[in-house]
Amino acid sequence: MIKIYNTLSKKKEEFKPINPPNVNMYVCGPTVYDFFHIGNSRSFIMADIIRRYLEYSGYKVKYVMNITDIDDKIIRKSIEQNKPFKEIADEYAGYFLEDSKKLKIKEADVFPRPTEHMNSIINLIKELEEKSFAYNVDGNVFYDVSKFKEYGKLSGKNIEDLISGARIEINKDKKNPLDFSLWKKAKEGEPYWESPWGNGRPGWHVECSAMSCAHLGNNFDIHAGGNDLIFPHHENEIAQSEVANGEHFVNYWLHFGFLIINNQKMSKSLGNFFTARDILKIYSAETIRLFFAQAHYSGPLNFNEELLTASQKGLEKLTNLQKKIDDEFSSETRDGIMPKLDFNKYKTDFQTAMNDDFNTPQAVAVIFDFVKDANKIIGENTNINSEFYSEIKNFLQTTAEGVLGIMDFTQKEEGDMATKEKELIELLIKLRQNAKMEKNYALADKIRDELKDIGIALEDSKDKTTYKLKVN
RNA sequence: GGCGCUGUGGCCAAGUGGUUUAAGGCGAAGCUCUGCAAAAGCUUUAUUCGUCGGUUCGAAUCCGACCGGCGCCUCCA
Repeated sequence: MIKIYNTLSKKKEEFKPINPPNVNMYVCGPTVYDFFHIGNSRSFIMADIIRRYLEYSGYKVKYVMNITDIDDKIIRKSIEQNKPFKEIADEYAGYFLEDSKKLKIKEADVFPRPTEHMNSIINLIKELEEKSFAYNVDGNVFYDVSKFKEYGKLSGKNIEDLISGARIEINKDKKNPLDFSLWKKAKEGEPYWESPWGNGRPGWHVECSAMSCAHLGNNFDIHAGGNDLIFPHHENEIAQSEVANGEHFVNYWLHFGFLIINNQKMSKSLGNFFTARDILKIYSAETIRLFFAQAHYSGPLNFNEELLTASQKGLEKLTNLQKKIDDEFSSETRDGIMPKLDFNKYKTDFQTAMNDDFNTPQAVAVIFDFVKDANKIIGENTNINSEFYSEIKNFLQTTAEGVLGIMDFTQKEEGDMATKEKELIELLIKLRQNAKMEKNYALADKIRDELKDIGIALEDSKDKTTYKLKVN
């Protein structure tokens, strides 16, 4: 039984899908005017892990992530660069998909874009207008927040407090400062779409309402996004969708915590961010994913390179065991003893952890415990049969690789080194072996040192010498 | 000002009433292996959970006060 902390109720609730085994899930995606940063990728990765775990648990997930391809920032960039907005949006949407793939994030079933959903959006606004929840001021259409009695139910705010807090810019067209745009009248030179209110484009919140319902229905299971979207974005989505459709909108709201740098939220406006693209040049997807999985998705998380390096070091424990497994399978199947290891216990522990509001740090701990115990057994026994290794591989493939995405059994250590280079290294290793046998340690050490200088680290073990490519 | 989150070992971070005198990772120390080294593996590493009170047979976990950090209330994952 999976439990999920629901922002709406502020409680952990048992997860009951509307139409099992189907689960409909919507995650707020990027606005494509720039590269996304590593903080954004935390949300995308944690949402991906949640999706994978639901699938692991037997659910059939329909996963939808919007790509916002029209907004103020895209327009601003298109003016700056003197390119059509569509070109900017397509360019960065492309980067987004590329980087997501590099982060081993499973593709969404649908990536809806507002510019392709204008009819749904306009119909939704019309519905709100007919129900008198929207008003038109000279081609700008606003949502009348005072009409929606439940406004604030997600964020725990109430309208009076919000008004008295009033950091909101005064807009003379609005009846109430909290009212928000549904349809924005096009200014001179801006891209526009035709509508009953004249030429313009949709407001930000309305697109998510329209697109999520278009693909997942008026009432669906899970809606996730960053903490900063709770208010006003998700609050407004509820106000729009529930009024327009007359149905309860989303059953479970999940929100992701921020990355903290030097005690501050990582954000575009503060400029204290690293793009996912740049981080990926230094750290593997597995390292980044492990780093995120080591903290619960909902809380804030400190970020700096030392911490990523710590995760990278930790990951080596997993890849070392993986290497042992790969070596085992590269030779013939072997008979031998089948040591005792309670695979089911680890599996159960993993599930228990993940069932509890996707407690990935606990799940990671189970993986590390498992690896430690497996290593111990491998170290203590010489004649282990192949089946044992296959069980180990199977466990890690379903959990560490399949759910968390912190291992990759399809990846080989040598990377894309040419065959000739590999043979050359093997040759040097052989020469060094000979030197060692002749006790010419000076030569043996020289070979090792010089290879190290060019980034190839030799490691002697009992019966053979292996090598590793060192990044730095 | 309103709402919300948060304070656990040198660092990161789970745990939210007894099975925990607190998981896991990094770091550190020791050991094994080794010509040496590296790598790897193993072992050890918090009587203590921001402070002070209270509730309880029992609290990191519940309550109160206080101190500190962060976020949202404006675009933001």
